[in-house]
Amino acid sequence: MTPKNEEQFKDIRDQRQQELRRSALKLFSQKGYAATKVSDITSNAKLSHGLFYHYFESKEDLYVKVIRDILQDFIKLVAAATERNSTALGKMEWLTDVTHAGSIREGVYRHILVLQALYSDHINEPTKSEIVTRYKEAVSGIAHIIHEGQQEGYFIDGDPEELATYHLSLAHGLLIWNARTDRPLALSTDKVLRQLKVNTDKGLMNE
Amino acid sequence: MTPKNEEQFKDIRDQRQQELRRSALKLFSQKGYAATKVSDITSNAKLSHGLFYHYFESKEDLYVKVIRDILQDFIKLVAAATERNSTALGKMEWLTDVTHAGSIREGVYRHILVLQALYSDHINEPTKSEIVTRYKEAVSGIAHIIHEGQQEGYFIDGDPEELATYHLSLAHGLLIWNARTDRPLALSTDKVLRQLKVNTDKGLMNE
DNA sequence: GTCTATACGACGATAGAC
DNA sequence: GTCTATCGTCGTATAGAC
Repeated sequence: MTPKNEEQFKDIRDQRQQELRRSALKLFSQKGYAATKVSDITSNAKLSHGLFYHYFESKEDLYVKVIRDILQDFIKLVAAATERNSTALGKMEWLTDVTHAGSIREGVYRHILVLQALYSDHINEPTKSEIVTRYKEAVSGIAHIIHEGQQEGYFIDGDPEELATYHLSLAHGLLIWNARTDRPLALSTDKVLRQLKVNTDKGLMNE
Repeated sequence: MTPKNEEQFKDIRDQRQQELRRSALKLFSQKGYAATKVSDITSNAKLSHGLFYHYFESKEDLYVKVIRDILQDFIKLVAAATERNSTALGKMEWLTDVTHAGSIREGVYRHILVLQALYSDHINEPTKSEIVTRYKEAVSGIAHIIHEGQQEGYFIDGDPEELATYHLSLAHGLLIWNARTDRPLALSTDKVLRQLKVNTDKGLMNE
């Protein structure tokens, strides 16, 4: 019971928490909330079933935390793009790149998970509203970059929030479809951003 | 046991089948497969729980049939657009309109349901492949219209299949997002088709 | 902090009466 | 063809030993 030990315990607890969250993110997004058993999560994290409830109140509790994590990460990503030392176009290119980078499927899974959450009946309405609010934060961040780009002359006119929504819709729609087909489209940042740029390259799709 | 009676029985059976399919479509897409109970489906169709198994082998059996129904409907819709007596642009406008028409949420739910099916572990791999194949049929139909539009000079250059995928991704992404937000974007056919048209209206988004 | 064993409820599926 | 009653299983959550 020395301070030293308490600290160690806390470290272990934090580490286990993170492991369970990671496992849950992976499994929820692959199989959906209802189809994922608590024992799936614990076995993936190499813990016993019973121990789960020392770390989370319930399966639903963990679910909501995972959704929040995803959105938090995305908001941070947009913030990182905003703070980059480049033009607005460069920022959008970077953001689009990293969204599609790594294991492509991971991004897809996360996106689907958020959508599922919005339509799930395992989550109460206030929490859903919170999710929508956080998503809108991300949209606003992107809208801000687009606004910059408009002033630089790179991007087409129009309400930045609306353009941001269009951009996200296209990017995510492509992500979802791409992850499923055997021969993915050669998804290029240029093509996704094409809809935003002012017309100088109408033949771009042929590249 | 007269022929007359047999016919009546068949009619009743068909009608119940359809009712159950409709209920299932609604519930699966709103709540997901796992979260939808067989009793939910039957009570929505105003039948008893036990009777369900006179019409379908299992819950999973019905699930696959519902997914097939959705895709079949969509393929028919694309075919109907193709056969319309208008320019390719007119066909795409019509298709986009009807996709977003009616109860908007209905379209969203269907789309999400197909996506969920592709990632579900309640469906075996051959069936998933079949789903992808059917989806590609629809994409090919749209690609055909786009090809027409390119020759008419309405649409930008590029691989039609790829453009069709982009179009669907954007349309569905918007649909999903729009259904959730309280104040939906005034989703206009023009805006969705903007990415396909040759550049003559870069300020369209401001309308 | 970790585990095994178990209580308890929910749901898919079946049986059998009408 | 339709219903109610019931079985069997699975999964969440808890209890209690180490």
